[in-house]
Amino acid sequence: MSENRAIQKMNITKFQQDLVNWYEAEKRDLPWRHERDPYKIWVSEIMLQQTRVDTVIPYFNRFMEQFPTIDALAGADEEDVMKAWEGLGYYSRVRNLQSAVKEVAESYGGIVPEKKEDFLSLKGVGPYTGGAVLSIAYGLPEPAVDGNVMRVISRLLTIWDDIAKPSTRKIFERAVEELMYKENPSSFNQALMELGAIICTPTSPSCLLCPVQNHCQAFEEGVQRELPVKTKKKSDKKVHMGAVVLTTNDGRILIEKRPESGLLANLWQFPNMELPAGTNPRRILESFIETEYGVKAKVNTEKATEITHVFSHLTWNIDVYTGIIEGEVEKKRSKFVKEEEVESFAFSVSHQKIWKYVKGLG
DNA sequence: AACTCGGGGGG
DNA sequence: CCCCCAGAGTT
Repeated sequence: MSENRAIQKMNITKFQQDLVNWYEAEKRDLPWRHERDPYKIWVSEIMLQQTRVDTVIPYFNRFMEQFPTIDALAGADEEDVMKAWEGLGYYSRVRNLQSAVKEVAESYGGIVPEKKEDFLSLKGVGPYTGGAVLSIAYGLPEPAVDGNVMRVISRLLTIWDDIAKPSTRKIFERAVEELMYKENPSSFNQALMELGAIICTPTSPSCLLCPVQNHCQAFEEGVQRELPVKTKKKSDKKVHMGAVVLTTNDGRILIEKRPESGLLANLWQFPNMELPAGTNPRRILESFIETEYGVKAKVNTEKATEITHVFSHLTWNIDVYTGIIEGEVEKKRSKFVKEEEVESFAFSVSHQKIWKYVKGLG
């Protein structure tokens, strides 16, 4: 094993000291670093999944004001929780989090379980989040391997395995276990991530400023820019969508709630559908409304605007229309709301864009 | 192992 | 334009 050879020639104690001393001196002042409450550490780690620190900070602060304890989140209205997560993406994270927090309240006496097997059994808690919370909140020597850590360790030990493959994470977990600073696992894990975020960055690492340059095999060989190895995923799909903002004659707006599973689950939106190629958008939207809601609608001839929204795995091109609906028949997952009420519901960003545009027309 | 699931910031 | 970010669940 090449990584073992690289570890063998390392002075692990010196590496730990150089890394943790740098971290303690240079670490960023982040809201969750003021907290010891395992619940708050946990929330921060869920928010930080696939999401940058700068994006998370305002969401974390608002979330902690609104749901400061496990009991507060466990007892909260799901609509309020979704609204607090609006715009942060990967919405299953917050539904799983609330579900897991309820489980902690009911089965663990409101105490975040310290036993690895118990904590990892909770919804939304995977290998990374499990290790992160157990090490940061409870000081346990568990690896917390995220994208930063794989990049840092791949360079430190010149590991050439493809980090895009799920099975590769275990290689890095074993390496981190060998390198673990058992006197302070919290600082050690956070230091690896901090180094990846600040110094050991993806395209142009600042090796000349790196506190562990002397320990880095990639720097010694001059191959730091070739690591980590990561195969790129295939290109995404493009979907042509039509959406319509329908107003009743007394000025109320039709909104609907998305299905409980799948893309943007449980978020609110304006009526919309995929437009098959070569169809007339307003005709198809009118018949869609009539079959879906049992009420006739008149969709304006002119397209109001077009909106492009890029997801990680597909792109929506949305033709946006406005129109009039002749009646208010509410179904299970739809509502007619006043204009000033629209923004109190949690919408996907694409439909926030739609509303912002249409509101500006009036 | 491959696919799904959001959104935004930086080079 | 591209990449990728304090990843997890499902199939």
